[in-house]
Order: sequence, then structure tokens, then C-alpha cells
Amino acid sequence: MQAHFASEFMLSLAHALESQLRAAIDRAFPEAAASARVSGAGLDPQLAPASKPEFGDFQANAALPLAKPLKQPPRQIAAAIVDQLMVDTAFNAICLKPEIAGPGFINLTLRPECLAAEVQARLADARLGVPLVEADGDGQEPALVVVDFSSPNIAKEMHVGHLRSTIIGDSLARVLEFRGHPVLRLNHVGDWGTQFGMLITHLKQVAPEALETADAVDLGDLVVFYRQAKQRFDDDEAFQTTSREEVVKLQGGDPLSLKAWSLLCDQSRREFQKIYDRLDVRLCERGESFYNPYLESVVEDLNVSGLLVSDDGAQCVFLEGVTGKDGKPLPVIVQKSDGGFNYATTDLAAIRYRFAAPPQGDGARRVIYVTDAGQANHFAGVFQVAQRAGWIPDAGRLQHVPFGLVQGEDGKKLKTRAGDTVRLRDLLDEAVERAEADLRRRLQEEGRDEDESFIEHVATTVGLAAVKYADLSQNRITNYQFSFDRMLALQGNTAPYLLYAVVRIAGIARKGGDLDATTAELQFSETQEWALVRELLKFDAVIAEVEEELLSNRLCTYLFELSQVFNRFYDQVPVLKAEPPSRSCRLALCRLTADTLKLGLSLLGIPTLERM
RNA sequence: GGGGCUGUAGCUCAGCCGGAUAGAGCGACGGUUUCCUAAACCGUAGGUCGUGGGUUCGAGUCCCGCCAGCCCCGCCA
Repeated sequence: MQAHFASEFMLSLAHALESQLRAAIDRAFPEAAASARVSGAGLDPQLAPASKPEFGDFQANAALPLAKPLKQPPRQIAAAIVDQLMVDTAFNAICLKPEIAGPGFINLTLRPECLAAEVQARLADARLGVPLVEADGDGQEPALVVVDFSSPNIAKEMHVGHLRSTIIGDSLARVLEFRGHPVLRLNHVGDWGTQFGMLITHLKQVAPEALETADAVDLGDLVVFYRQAKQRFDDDEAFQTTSREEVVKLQGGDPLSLKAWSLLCDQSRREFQKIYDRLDVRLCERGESFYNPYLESVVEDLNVSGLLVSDDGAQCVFLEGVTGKDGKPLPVIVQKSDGGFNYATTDLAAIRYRFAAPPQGDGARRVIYVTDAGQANHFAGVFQVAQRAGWIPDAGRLQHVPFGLVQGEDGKKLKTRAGDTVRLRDLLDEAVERAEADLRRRLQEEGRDEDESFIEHVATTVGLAAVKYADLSQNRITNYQFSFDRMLALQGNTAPYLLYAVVRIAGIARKGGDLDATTAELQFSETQEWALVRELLKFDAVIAEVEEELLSNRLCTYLFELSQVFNRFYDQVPVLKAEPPSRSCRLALCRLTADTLKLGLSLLGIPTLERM
């Protein structure tokens, strides 16, 4: 327990304060506390972070709701609670005398020496106060978390639609990994199904060499062929029939079909990998086809559990609580009338496999799907079926992490000028090109002379960071308006702003500040120093929140605010020119700020720079 | 028709378990550089939180109705 105090500061402190408050309320109002315990979980101290810096560090709002039942003015109640707090030595060790403010808020301010000691502890802690997740049960490994994200389709190029899933999924996986969860990052690529029937059928007629020789056509051509195939499939009934036959052959394991299929997959896979390498995203490919052998037994299982209903020739599970036009329950179709399986079947097989204990499955405890919000209904249905089939263990969590559409600056779905979907590759290229143009203009204006490798490195880092950060910094639920101008802006809540804060600190180090020097006792006097200290110490709580809520924008907001506070500090408080005791204390703050920004950005998948 | 999501400053968005005078950034306007990178900092202006009810000591936040936009709705994923 003691060991945890040092490494989990704000959180453990909040927990300590909460129980101290609870005890104080208990002593001040024993009858009210006792009756609250009878009816529920006892009185809630309603501890929250202070809403404004002038209110201290925390506020407890418990007095307000007590006013009515106790028939006392809330400020009087607050005073009674504070009296009890003041006799608690443990409380006095961490907090100054509480203030009662407004209608009856109890404002708590942490002792400065307590804050300084924690800064000291974090300087010596590579994890910056973020604890590793507890082992599960008796010394067992923490349970596996599956994060399913990116998921492009074979024989198509990755486009802007894959951007959010890839970036958000990667960041969530990074946060979970940092917390110590074993994470399986799954790329559920679309490598099976009807589309292959039509593509192979079409290629047989127009480019048979593509089905026999690796890389006979390039991926761009393949995309064109795919589009043509889709067109024919929609227009031409005979083509449809042939395509369906082709799917059956493929699913039946016909060697020629399988070879063609595997060539197409290989080719796409290499293209995907180029994007993932650029974005520094690691993924374990496990496409839809992986679950092929399990589809039949999924349907069989559902049948055995009595969930399966034959309707109109299709095998369905009817949903509870979800009705269609006629007021009747909506089905999830798991086997088409032609006997084929569809995506719902595959998704069910995947859920079952991921939760199932090894070696029959992954043995996951938590499964997270990062896909667009348009699939919310689908997942809700599939999740319900999995639940009713008993495939989700008691402690298992199955979560859809939805995100909104990527829109252009006109508010409509992002398209190229020609009206095509934007290729992810082109989008990344443009971000880097714009970052490079910006940088060159700046270098010229400032009369700086940098070599080409510097320019390339900075432009690449800034450009890609901008794309990632812009996406991650927005609450993912809402649609996302994509704008190069905004994401590459040098001021505001953008990647360049955050990167610049790191660069400033690196600059201090270059100019002779030894960031790694240790300081016996940290002392701070300036407002900006304390503001920075307080901001730095929030990091652990922010990570805990992202882990639970799966909202990366909370981390972004924090890093932005930390950068702002640091920039104010940098602007108003000299570091290198400060006198000896202050100088080393300020250098220590610089180092912890740099470490926090670097770690935070790395959890977003964003590397930092020394100079820019 | 049913379901989901969204609606907060001119624009793009935050807003945690319901808490104090609703916050940023951009844009606009005005200031700051003998000093660690000014890719920065400071200040000013800008709000009926879509709308009408309800619950509450207290509602942007919770509940119900309505309006608007986007998305989904049986054999595509």
C-alpha cells in the first residue's frame, strides 16, 4: 500500500481524501451516515477535482445534499465536516486547512511539500506515477485485451475511412499496453466473402495473369478491376451467378481459386504494411477467413442453445428489445438462405474465439472494436446474440468503440476534387508536404540553414503527428472535420504546438541545463511553478481515465493544457538564468514536463523532436 | 415507420459522478522580443448550451415530448 502511494499519486490521494471525508462526515453526523448506510452505500463525500485553481486542488460537495435531510444550512454542515477533518492527523499531513466557499463547498488544498515530494518521486520513476495493472487473482498474468481495429479490405486501397480506426485503435492499444495489459492487436481484414467471387471472376476474363503470378498487376489496377467487378455484379445477372459459383469454389477449397485469393491477399498486405510502417502501427493480421472453420459450429451452437429460428429460408436469431417496422423483433441473420454465412456469422465466430480459453481461443477478458458509429446497430445485435449464447465470460467486457465520419471542410464526406475517396497514402503525403513547405518558409524567414535530412525528418514527424493528433484530440463519437490547415497550425491545440513545447525544453538542455541532475530538495515559489507542478501530477489520473473510457481526446486535452502551462512558465520564469537553488528546481520541472509530454505523445503514437 | 448518434461563441470543438461566474483554440481587435527557439506569451470582444416541459437545494450534463442534421434498419461489411 505504501509503495503505491508514491507511484499513484493523484489517484491514491483522492482515495485517501475520500475515506477521510467519509469518516469525518460519519463523526459529524452519525445518524445521517448510519441511515445512509442502511439505504445504500453510505454518504458520498462527492469529492471532485477543484473546478478552478483558486479553489485549491479538490472540492467536496457533500454538504449541499445533506442540507435538506438534516434541516441545517449547508455551510454549517460543511463547517462541522471540516471540524472533524481537522482532528484527523492523516488529513492534516496532506492538506492545508479546508476552506468553505459558496453555498457550502469544501475546498481542499494539498500541502506544498507534499506536492514537491511527489514531483521528486516522479523524477525517479520511469512510469511517471502510472501503476502497472494488478495481476489477475493469485499471481496470474493480467488478462488479455483484444483491440480490433484498422480492418481494411483486401484488393482495395486503404482510404480515409480507415484513418480513424487505425489511429484511435493504435492509441488505445498503446495506453492499455503501457498499463501492463497483454494486448492482442487484431487486424480483422476483409479477406473473404462475395467480393472475392466477383473479383476473381472478373480477373479471369480481363487479367488472368493476376491470378497466377504475384504482382502481375499493381494494386491501383486491382482497385480499378474491383470497381469494374462490382459494377458488373450489380448490372449483370449472369456475372452474379458466376461470381457466386466462384465464392463456392473458393470456400470449397478449390486450389486454383485459393491460389488466386492468396496472391491478392499478399499483394494487399504489403501495401497495407507500408502505411502501417509509416504510421508506426503494429497489427496482427487475422482476417475474416481465419474464422471460416468455425462458422458452421457457431450456427450449430446457436441451434443447440435454442436461439436459432428459420425464417424465409435464412437462419436467424431474433433480437430482444429491438423491433423493426412492423413491431416484430429484428433478426440477426447467421446463415443465408443459400446456405452461405455472412459477416454477422464471422463476427460471432470471432467473439466466441476471442473469449474462449486457449487453445480453442484467445482467452480475452476484454474485447474492443474500433469501428465507425454506423455499425453500432450491427454490433449491438451481434453482442446480444453472443451474450445470450453464453460466449461472454462473467468478467468479460465486450465493447464497441464507435467513431464518427471523416468530413471535408464543407461538412460533407471527405472526397477528392474529382469526387473519389481519398487514399490514405495521398493524405499522409500531403500532410508531410505541407509540413515541409511550412518548415522551409520558416527557415528562410529566420535565416536558418538546415540540411535536407533535418528538413525531411522534421517534416515527416510534424506532418504525421498533425494527422494523428487532429484525429485523436477530438471526441471520437462526433463526426470529424478534416482540415490540413487546422491540424498543421502552429498555435492552438495541435501537434506542432505540443512538439514545440518539447523542443523548447530540449533547447534548455542544449544551452547548458543539466536536466538529469538530481536535486536534494525541491522548492518552488512562483505561481507558474506551482501551476506546472499541479498539472504534471495529474498524469496518472488522466491515463486511468483513458483506459476506462477509451477516449484518447482526454489525453490530448491534458497534454495541450500541460504545454500551455509550461509555455507560461517558460515565458515568465527564467530557468538557466535563475540563481542556484531555483535553477535546479526549475530544471527538474522542465525534465518532468518533457518526460510527461514524450510519454503522453508516445501513447498517442506520436514521436517527438529535439529541434524543429 | 423503428433505432442510433449529434445539436454549446462567427468557425472547429472541450465540458469527468449533476455543483461555484459554461471553457479552449482558430478567426477579429490590441499589446509583448537587450533574456533558454516569438512555432511563444498577455489582454479585449464574442453564449437564450436546438426547443418545450419535468426531476433536483442545484441541469449544458438526468427523464419525457418536439425540431433539425447525419447514420443504420433480413440474407454487403
